[in-house]
Amino acid sequence: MSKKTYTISELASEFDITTRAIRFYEEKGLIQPAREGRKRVYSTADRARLTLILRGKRIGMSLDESMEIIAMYDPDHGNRDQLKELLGRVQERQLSLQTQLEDIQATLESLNDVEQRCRKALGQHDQQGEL
Amino acid sequence: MSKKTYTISELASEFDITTRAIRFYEEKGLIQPAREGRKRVYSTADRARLTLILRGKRIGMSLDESMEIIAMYDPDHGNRDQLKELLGRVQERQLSLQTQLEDIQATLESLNDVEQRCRKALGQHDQQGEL
DNA sequence: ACTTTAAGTTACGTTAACGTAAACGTCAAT
DNA sequence: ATTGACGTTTACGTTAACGTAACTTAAAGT
Repeated sequence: MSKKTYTISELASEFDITTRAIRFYEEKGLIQPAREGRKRVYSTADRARLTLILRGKRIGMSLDESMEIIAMYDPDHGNRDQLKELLGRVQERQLSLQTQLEDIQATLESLNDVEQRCRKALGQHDQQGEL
Repeated sequence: MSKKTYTISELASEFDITTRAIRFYEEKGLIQPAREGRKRVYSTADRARLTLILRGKRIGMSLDESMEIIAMYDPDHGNRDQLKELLGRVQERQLSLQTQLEDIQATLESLNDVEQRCRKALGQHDQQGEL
C-alpha cells in the first residue's frame, strides 16, 4: 500500500517543481488536497493527478486541457448525452495527439539526419559514446 | 518547381495563422523574408521554416526552441568543437522528444480506456461512426 | 524562551506569444 | 477621385503559468 499521503514539499521535490506551482494548481482547481488543520495533505489520487498534469505539460497541453482530460477519468457523466459528448471530446483529443505523435516522429527523423551529418563530419560512424 | 514565392497573406491562410504572427516570427528572427520595396516576399525556404515553427508549436516547443532546431539544419558550424556541441544538443532534443512520445502514448492509452468505457456504457461496441 | 524549519496567505512582477487598434501607403477598379 | 483590398509600422493590451517577495503562523528541536 505504498504510502497513502504526502506533504506538499515531498511532492514538490519528487516532481521537481515548486510548492508554489502545486498551490497554483490547487487555485486552478486541478487538485483538492485534504487539510490537517491548515496543512495540505495529498493522497495517492492527488499524486496521480499531478502526474497527469505534468505529463500534459510535457506534451504542450495547457492546464485547462489537462483538467479536461483528468475530468474524463471520473465517472460523473450520468446520462447518455453527456457520455456522447465526452466520447466526442475523447476522440478529438486522440486525433490531435495522433498529429502530435507524427510531428514528433518527423522532428526525430530530421534530427537523426542532422546527427548523421554531424558524425560524418566528425569522422565517427555510429558509436554510442565511448569517450 | 512549385511556386517559388509567397505573399504574407498567402502563407497566413495556408497555415491558418494571422499575418501578425508571421511578422512576429520575423521580429524574433525566425524568418527573414526578402523585400520588394517594402513588401515581404517569402521563398519556399521561408515556407519550410514556417512549417518547422508550427510543427514545433504543436508539440509544445517555444519559439526559441524551434529556432534552435532550425539552426541545427544549416551548416554554419565550421569547427570541430561547434559540431560536438551541436551533436550534444541534438541528442538532448532526441531524448526529450522520446519522453514526449512516451507521454503521448501513455495519454492515448488512457483515453482509449475512457473511450471503451464510454462505448460500453452506451451499449455500442467498436463501431466507427455509422450514424 | 528562542530559533530553525516548513507551511501558509496575499499580492505584485514577469515572460511568451501573439491580438488589436491606429494611422498610413499603394495599386487596381469603379 | 474615391473606394476597397491588401500591405506596412508602431505601440499598447492580454492571457497563461508561474516566480518572487514579504509577512505570518505553527511545530519541533535545543
